Amino acid sequence: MADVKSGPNPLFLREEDLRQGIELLFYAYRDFTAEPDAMLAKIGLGRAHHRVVYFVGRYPSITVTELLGILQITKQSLSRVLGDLVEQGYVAQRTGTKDRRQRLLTLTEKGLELERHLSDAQRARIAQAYRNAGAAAVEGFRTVMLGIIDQEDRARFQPAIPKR
Amino acid sequence: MADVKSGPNPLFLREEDLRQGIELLFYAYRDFTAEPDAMLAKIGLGRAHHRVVYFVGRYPSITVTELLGILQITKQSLSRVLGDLVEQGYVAQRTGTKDRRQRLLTLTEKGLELERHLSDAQRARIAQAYRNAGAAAVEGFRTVMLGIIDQEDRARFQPAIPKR
DNA sequence: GAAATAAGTCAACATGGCTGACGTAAAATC
DNA sequence: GATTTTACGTCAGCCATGTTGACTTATTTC
Repeated sequence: MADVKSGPNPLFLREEDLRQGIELLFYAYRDFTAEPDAMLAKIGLGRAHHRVVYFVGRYPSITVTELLGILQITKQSLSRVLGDLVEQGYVAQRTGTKDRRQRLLTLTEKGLELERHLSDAQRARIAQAYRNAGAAAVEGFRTVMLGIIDQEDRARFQPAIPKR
Repeated sequence: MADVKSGPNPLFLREEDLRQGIELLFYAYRDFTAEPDAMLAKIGLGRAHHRVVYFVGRYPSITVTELLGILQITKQSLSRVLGDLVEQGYVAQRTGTKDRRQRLLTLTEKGLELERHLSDAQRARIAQAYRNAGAAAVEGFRTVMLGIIDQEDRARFQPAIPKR
């Protein structure tokens, strides 16, 4: 039987608290993606395109391998959406100078505009939530979210190492 | 151009903070779903099955309409996965007594076991993150996540109204 | 008695994952 | 300098999960 109403355990975490955590993630992600999904549908693109546009915008000149590492999908899956984006002029590719096997990806003006448009809804949602919650809550949010993310990717959120 | 390095605005939120929020959600959800997805793949089920099993476990005797309201998918989509789960003996249906049009859904023993198994990985991840972050951070996490969720579903997280 | 609701069904389609096999160019290694 | 590894791409086919639209049945509500 699911031990739904067990008492507090020595670490202060009740079954119910954990369930709530699971559900917060489910509902937040569901609502967080709904708006961009609706916009994308109008121009014949999907969530996968959004992710690529987002991360190419985030890391200009990112390589295909790096992008695959972030998205955790196969290159065949990426190739489909990336192909669409290049074909439709959202993403530009150029050969790497240091390593000429690499294809460095950047957003075109059109791509930048799409990225801004799509992520605006998400930014607004986050901004609203942050503002209403206050700085201390935001700090707690960051800490917990980082704890949920696999160790390997936590470094992405660390402030750049100051040169000394 | 994306205003990535603009200074703090009067509400303390910088473009960079918002980007970070977006990314925290992306990575957390990606890693949060990876483990159960791998388990599900071994028994020929998918994430959609997990969601149904989860919410039927969460709300025993839930109706199909209520479940659709939570998942925000069409009944045709639900019917496929629900059909699999009933057929394979994870979920039991019985006719509502008050309203005999309804099919009330509950987990069988087998379903309870599956739910526990799948969600254990998620619970462990949350528990770990909560423990490392501390009670205050968890409170902040909850507050921000609630702010991200659409108004309509926030009530699900309110403590049951005490009878007076 | 008529209308609305809960649930199910059939058919067709799109998206975005996957595996497997294979190819090419460039870089790195022996 | 030859071999191996890496980065990237491609073709083909499959699966899971979402969609729309049309229609049915049983039951409840008005």
